[in-house]
Amino acid sequence: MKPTLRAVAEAVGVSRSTVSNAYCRPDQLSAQLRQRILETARQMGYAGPDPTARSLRRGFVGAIGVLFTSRLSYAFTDPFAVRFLTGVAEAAERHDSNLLLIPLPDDATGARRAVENAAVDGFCVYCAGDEEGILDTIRGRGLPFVTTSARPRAGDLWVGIDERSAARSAAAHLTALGHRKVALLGHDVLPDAPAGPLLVDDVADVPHPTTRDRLAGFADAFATVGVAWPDLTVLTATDNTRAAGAAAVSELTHLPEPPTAVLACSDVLALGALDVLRADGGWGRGVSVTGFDDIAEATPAGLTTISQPGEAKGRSAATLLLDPPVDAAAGQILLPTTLVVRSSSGPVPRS
Amino acid sequence: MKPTLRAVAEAVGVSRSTVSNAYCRPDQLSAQLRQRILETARQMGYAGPDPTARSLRRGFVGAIGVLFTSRLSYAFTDPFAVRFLTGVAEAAERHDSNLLLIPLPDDATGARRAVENAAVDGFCVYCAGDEEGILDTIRGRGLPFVTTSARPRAGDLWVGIDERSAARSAAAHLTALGHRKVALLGHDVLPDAPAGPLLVDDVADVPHPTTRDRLAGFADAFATVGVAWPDLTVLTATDNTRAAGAAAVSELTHLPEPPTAVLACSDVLALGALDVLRADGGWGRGVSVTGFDDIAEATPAGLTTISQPGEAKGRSAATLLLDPPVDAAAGQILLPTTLVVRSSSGPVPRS
DNA sequence: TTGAAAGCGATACCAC
DNA sequence: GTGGTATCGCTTTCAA
Repeated sequence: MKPTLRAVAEAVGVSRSTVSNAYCRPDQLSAQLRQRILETARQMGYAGPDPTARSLRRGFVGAIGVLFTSRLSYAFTDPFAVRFLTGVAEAAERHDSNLLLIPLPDDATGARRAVENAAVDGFCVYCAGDEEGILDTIRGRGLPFVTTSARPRAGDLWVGIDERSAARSAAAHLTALGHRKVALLGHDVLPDAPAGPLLVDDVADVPHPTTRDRLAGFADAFATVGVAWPDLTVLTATDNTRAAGAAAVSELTHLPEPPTAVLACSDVLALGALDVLRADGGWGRGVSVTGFDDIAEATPAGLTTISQPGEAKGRSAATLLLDPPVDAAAGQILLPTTLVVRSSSGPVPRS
Repeated sequence: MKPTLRAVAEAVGVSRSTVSNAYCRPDQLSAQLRQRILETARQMGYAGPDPTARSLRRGFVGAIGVLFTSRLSYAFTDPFAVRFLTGVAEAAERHDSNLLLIPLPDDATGARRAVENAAVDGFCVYCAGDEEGILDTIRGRGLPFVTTSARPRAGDLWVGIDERSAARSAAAHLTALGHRKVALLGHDVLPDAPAGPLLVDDVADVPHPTTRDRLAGFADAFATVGVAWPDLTVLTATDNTRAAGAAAVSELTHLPEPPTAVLACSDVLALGALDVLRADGGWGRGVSVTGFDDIAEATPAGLTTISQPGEAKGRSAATLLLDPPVDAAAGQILLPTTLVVRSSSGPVPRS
């Protein structure tokens, strides 16, 4: 049985408060008595106040929760998520806060339970599927939170980018190069759809908010050159992974009239697309590809993409949470993005 | 003020136990009463039992802590650490446990406090500097832990590789290719040393256990061809980062008789070395480089390296912690490594 | 300076 | 099936 603070108090012959003070309020007792207490505690094998009990009493935990959709192990698979996490970690450290990584089960009930059971002081919601349901659960707990993906309600803490206009700029780059017949590639485009080409009547039908915004941005640019939504091929990948991107794009070869460019909703998917297209000696070679995020691998791969500040996003999110601005307007941070043109995009090949 | 379980009990007109049962022991009351309780709770805005209070009472938290040396944000910078973490996350998920990431401050006192204040059920110690001090603190708390780097005490949970013989195999590969004058590259080789060539009298002086073992393994192989320890150039990098590796290696150019090969203690450092050497048109081109870990970037870079199963390491570590084997012998898992030869290593250039 | 007492919010055993 | 009661381990006024 581990000794408790109480046991130490009895051993030394002082009250519990005094022992407590010895640990967290050294100025409340004589250095001498404090020494005696600490010494006895050590001899008894008392490791200091129990963190859980302390949290209960003090009313805060000293940790913030980062909520991830789908399996947590995926989080580390996506380099952009890792960058985001790096930023969060950095800010958390500065505020002496730990990071609790919380994977959200796919089912709504499981997700709610995960949120309800997490011992944290606040949540950082990274790309949640059922964002609204989750936010409601968090609100129910009365804890602060910051979101990154969905459009926030007024008053909510938020940090993000203008997904739609960023996507638009990537697409505009391609329309300027003459591309008209293109494929859009995202994951979770429609629930339960098999990988490959998809019929999507309306962008608004796409449930995942980030994917929806990016697809809408792509469509915006093509609309201005007369290519309307239904004429765009939409590909869906089963996951946001390189392999899934490759798998989805390989379906294109079956098409009678393959596109001249692929616009992906993430770099990971785009790199998967490049894997397939570059392996294809003929047709694939000429196809332009654009990504989104500008992860480290994008540079050596020569991937044209949208660059967004991943670490800063994470850092801002955690800072917002741990050190909330008094001014509500300062609670929503819009980060800049830039189009980075590399070798993966070029003019439509003459054939 | 958030409503408590007690308030709900009063509102419904039942005892606290009954409300508690409604949440965690549905079979202990009529479905009807349970419904009534849950409904009232929802109306009152009660989000369910407080996780902290529950943990205190139940005696366990539902989270394991992963301890990292130095700044937590570094953890995500090292691809091998990310792989390890992925494995840990995977196993934790399977056991319905969350992951608390804990950065260890550099000072011993801060590190101890971090360990003492973490609300977790056990620790996974990833590459700690003052490993022994930290393990003692953990033992003081009476919590289980698993280590990955240092040689474990009998009875301790451990998962790792044979660092020394793995390093030996990389070095043997180079001696077979005729290399005799080489540089060893590690980080934290000697405390407070500036980046660059270093005088190390004895491998045993290197404080960081993993670095020490790997350097010793390198030395082993060279000893068998008559190159004794003091004739090996030892380079130290300030961090385990690509940039630091590059910085350390660039010091080599100043040497009167530059080495024909660089043996790095990690892939990250090795890639940094390659950055410098490949940029150098003349001498650098012919220098062989080997790494350690076999991270994803090693493949495209053509880096010869030691491959170790990162995800499996993490997975085993977490599993050991969450589902301890009854048999003590099963508590120490030795993982296999292999030498992967790629283009970064070759015969000594004739000059 | 020190100590007594009142919780923090919940759970679990054991009678009823 | 339901409720009383003790307790988890600590912090924090407030009075002595």
